[in-house]
Amino acid sequence: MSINHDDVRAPYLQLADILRERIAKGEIAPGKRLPSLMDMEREFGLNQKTIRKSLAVLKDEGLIESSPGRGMFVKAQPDDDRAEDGD
Amino acid sequence: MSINHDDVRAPYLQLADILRERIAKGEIAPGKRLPSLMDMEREFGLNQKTIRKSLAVLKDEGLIESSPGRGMFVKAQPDDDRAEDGD
DNA sequence: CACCATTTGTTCGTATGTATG
DNA sequence: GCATACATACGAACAAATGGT
Repeated sequence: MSINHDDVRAPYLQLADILRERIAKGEIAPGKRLPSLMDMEREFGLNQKTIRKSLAVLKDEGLIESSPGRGMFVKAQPDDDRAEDGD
Repeated sequence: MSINHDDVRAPYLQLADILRERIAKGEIAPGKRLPSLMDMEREFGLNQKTIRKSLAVLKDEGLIESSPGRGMFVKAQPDDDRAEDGD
């Protein structure tokens, strides 16, 4: 998956989409850390600001949470029916 | 109990949690000495500074007190219901 | 007294990561 | 992309207090 700059959709929305899908698929499981901003800069060829904008969307959706100095983490989803009571 | 570096919670908060629980359970009774910084370094695999930060939290909460050259001690808790005022 | 081992206290630096401009 | 600020974690060194010999 990558960003298409010719797409109608803004890059930050495309990225939000990509990440949302990875989370939905469990590729990044709840409680796990997302790649760092620098990593995503490299991976998607986007500006840090653009990436932060994407993350803001996901944060707003309650999908992820940030832990200053540690990273961005996938929150346990309410409609996630695996391991509700622990692992 | 151990520290999970992939957790959203910062290690120093995890450690503070662990120690708080040990104290609450009476595993480290009031007046007793906590393990030394070096001991905790070994036990939890954390840097001495990180451990100090945890202890600073507990000190701030009034759970423990430090005695330079001697160690860290569990303070008698105000809400400790033994012989508070046994008439 | 001096010496040493142990333990806490303090300060310097380095690296990573988030937040903001 | 960069600069700044802040939070977190690790490393190393030195100081000061304590206790035992």
